[in-house]
Amino acid sequence: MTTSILVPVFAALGDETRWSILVALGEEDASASALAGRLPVTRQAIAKHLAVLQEVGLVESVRVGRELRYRVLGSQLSETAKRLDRIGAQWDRRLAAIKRIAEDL
Amino acid sequence: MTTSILVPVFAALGDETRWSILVALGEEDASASALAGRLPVTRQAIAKHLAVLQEVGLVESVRVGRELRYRVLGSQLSETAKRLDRIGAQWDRRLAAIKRIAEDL
DNA sequence: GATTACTGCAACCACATAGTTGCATTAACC
DNA sequence: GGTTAATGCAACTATGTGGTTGCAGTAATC
Repeated sequence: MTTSILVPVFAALGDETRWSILVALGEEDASASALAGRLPVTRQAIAKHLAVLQEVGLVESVRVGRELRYRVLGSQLSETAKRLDRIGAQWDRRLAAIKRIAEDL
Repeated sequence: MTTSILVPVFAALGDETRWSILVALGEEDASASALAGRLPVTRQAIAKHLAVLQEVGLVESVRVGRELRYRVLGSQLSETAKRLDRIGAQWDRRLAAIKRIAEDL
């Protein structure tokens, strides 16, 4: 169970502003400056958030002319979801087993 | 897309110690004191973490005699995983659409 | 009923981080 | 080539939070 790699991803997802950024990027790719126009925080704050998101593989960047355009990576989210589901199912199996034993008494 | 409810769950999952607690509880139900015996943090720290986890529905507690025993809830994890996967798939669909358009040119 | 073992609460500390402002830099575009 | 509009970097602030210690409360157990 390789949870250690997952934790930073969750930490990245555990912030409202970062979700706003992800949702905005989910609609269309954008630069930090462009995002700053839509969100109630400065460009620099957004740049920091994008660095965090890129670090854990939730976004990637591409240079387009003089701007750095960011793109959201749904695959990383789906991958994380799969692992989560597996762990959750495992825990539920144990619970079910306990209930079964209790009923057998 | 109701992400607002998800964010606190991810924030809760974005901490190594809390994962240690969840993993320990995944093996068997335990009280804060019992967990303190296994993990390198004090009981009080663990109690705070359990409060956070309970707040977002990742664990529940049951009184057993004079101890408060905690149990991990895999269902909440699976539910979160489902939502994550849906969002990730949506983002990937958009990306795929863009690629399709690019190839059509 | 006294002891024991657990939980609950409060104050406090240190560090991380979300946010800001300000300035330097770099690359398009006219 | 100068202007403009983007990014990059640094310093600083404030707040949140993970962690601690210490003590009070409470409920089993002998």
